[in-house]
Amino acid sequence: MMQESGTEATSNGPANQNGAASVEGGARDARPRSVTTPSTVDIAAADLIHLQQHQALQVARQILLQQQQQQQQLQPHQGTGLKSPKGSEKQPSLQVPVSVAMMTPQVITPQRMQQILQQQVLSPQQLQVLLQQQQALMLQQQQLQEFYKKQQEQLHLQLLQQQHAGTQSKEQQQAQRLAFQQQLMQVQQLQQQHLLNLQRQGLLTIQPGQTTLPLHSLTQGMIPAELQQLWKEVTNVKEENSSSNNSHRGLDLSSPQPPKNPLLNQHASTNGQYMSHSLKREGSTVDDHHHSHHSHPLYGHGVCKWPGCEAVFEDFQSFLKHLNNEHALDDRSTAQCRVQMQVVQQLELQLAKDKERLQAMMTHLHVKSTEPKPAPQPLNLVSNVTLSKTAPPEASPPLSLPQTPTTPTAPLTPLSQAYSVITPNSLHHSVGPMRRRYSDKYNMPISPDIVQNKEFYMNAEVRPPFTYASLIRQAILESPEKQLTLNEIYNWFTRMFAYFRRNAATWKNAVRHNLSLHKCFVRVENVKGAVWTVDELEFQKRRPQKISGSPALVKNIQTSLGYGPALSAAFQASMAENNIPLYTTASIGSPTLNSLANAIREEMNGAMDHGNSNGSDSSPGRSPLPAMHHIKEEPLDPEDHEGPLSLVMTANHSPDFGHHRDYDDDQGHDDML
DNA sequence: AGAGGTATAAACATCC
DNA sequence: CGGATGTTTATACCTC
Repeated sequence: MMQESGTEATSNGPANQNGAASVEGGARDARPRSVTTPSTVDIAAADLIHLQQHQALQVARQILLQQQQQQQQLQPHQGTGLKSPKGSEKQPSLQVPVSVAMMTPQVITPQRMQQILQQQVLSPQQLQVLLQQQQALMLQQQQLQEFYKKQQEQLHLQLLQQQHAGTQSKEQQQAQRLAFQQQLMQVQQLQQQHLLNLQRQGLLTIQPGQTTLPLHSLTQGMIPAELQQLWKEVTNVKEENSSSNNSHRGLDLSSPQPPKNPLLNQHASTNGQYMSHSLKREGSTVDDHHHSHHSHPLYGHGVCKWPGCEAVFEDFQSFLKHLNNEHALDDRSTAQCRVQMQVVQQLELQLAKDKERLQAMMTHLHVKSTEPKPAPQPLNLVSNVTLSKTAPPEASPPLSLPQTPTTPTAPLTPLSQAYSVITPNSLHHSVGPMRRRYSDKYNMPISPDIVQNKEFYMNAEVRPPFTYASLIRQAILESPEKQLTLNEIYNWFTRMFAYFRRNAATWKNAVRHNLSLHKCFVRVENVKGAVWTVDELEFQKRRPQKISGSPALVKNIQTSLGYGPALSAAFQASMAENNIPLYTTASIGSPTLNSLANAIREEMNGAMDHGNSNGSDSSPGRSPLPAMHHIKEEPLDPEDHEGPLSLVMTANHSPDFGHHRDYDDDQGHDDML
């Protein structure tokens, strides 16, 4: 408890070193969970829309950039102090922030938003500019909405075509699909970010306490229609605002919004009636009589959710009064509203960019598919190669690349899942020690994954999705003599993972703890002291049955392996191109092809398979990372490589890993991602 | 709800 | 004494 509370409290700064990173985008937490179903589209139209969007957004962008800069300035830079070996001394500042960052992906915290708002209010010039943009934005949003829809459809078509296309080789098809999938995911991600943002600002009803769930739901079930609805709502809000109709609930999303998807109202189900909210409200100012739970978008958990306002109210009526009195249509409210629009706009910009990219990709592929991205099989091979290259001299043996011998079944992670997973981590680069959800847990095959994504982990401060036990084992097995001193293990961690170059006190303590706790680690007295070795039998003993037993588990494992990093890498890359500083560039480094491939393959599987519903990772709070927990098993057969992945998996894995599955459990988990 | 796991923290014990 | 190592205990969260 203590730790947690502490960590959360400091949520503000993301990783120390990345002061800038924090700015990133708060959006990242959103994880797109569901893959929407696409249909058809025409590129030409889309292009036109793009141009229009760009023009409209140009001005806005500048403002946004300014905001970002301001935000960055505001953010505390905490130096990373790796040092402090002593647990007692650990610097709270360090750890806390980090952990927080991990947990709260969102870049823009309410507080930050407040700051921004305040700043905005004070700056008349900006307000003017914003006003001018308002109109353009409205149009733009509508266009975007349409465009998005079309894009989705188009993507879908493309995918379908590829699947059935007999002309292309399988590899090519797979590669293309992967690329598309990736792009699709990015687009979805953006959407989610947008939604999340809205939610944060209180534009969408979601109660704070339930944030996590709602988010999921949001992302999950989203379908074009729903998205449209959301967009409309947003648009309406703006319109109302601009028109300055009625003072009081200018921001109210009054547009009719039926409970439609579970996603929007997850809590609708819980609470009861979300739907009633807007319409009713509109009709009668105070008619909450019937619903005890006020479902006002700006009211949640007894707190006013107006940006910058956290007033608490006993009842809904009080809130309404407050809303009318404090947030009437005055300059301040208008300014705040505009700021909000800016936020939305920024997200839209990102979305637009990714959409363009997607289009370019599709266009290109349509014409000719030259170099397929990472071919499925190659992935593993490549990874291996990489390993050998980069790997330290000592490394070597079969161990290094253990793969799941078991079924190569393609991982079925739905896109959404993959996404979710990825986003948080990669984007966040939050490094602190945190406890994430180990969603899938069985990460047994760590080794392969580790190896494959070695470069990525070496450069990116992304927490590796493996348990300490797994990592320790890997370190020891990679050594020439299969034994290492504690210090050597530490060195391996820092050498292999950028993530472990920070918060040494925390993870070193964890390493020691794991060495002592797990029977599989045996301490041997040596000439020069004591060294640690691995008892494979013990290691494998852990929970053998699990994995081997259910195919689902196996799948999970596989999925868990690759994607986190990969996706993140891909994602980061895409984000990097955008102006928006989403992550700390430094950390990102260059993900290896492998990682990308992995990620992609994961994505593909998920997408292709069909996103499963699951979704709710529910990170209760802390972990942004979703869990990919359940990847449901799919009907896919390993052999079936419908998805590129399956091929890959099979190819590689077979060799080393028999054991993995078994033992991994213990490691099981990935802590993170 | 409970069991089995893992991550984090932290208190202690030992040894150098 | 202080730091590095190891052990243990406690707590929180996850997944099944």
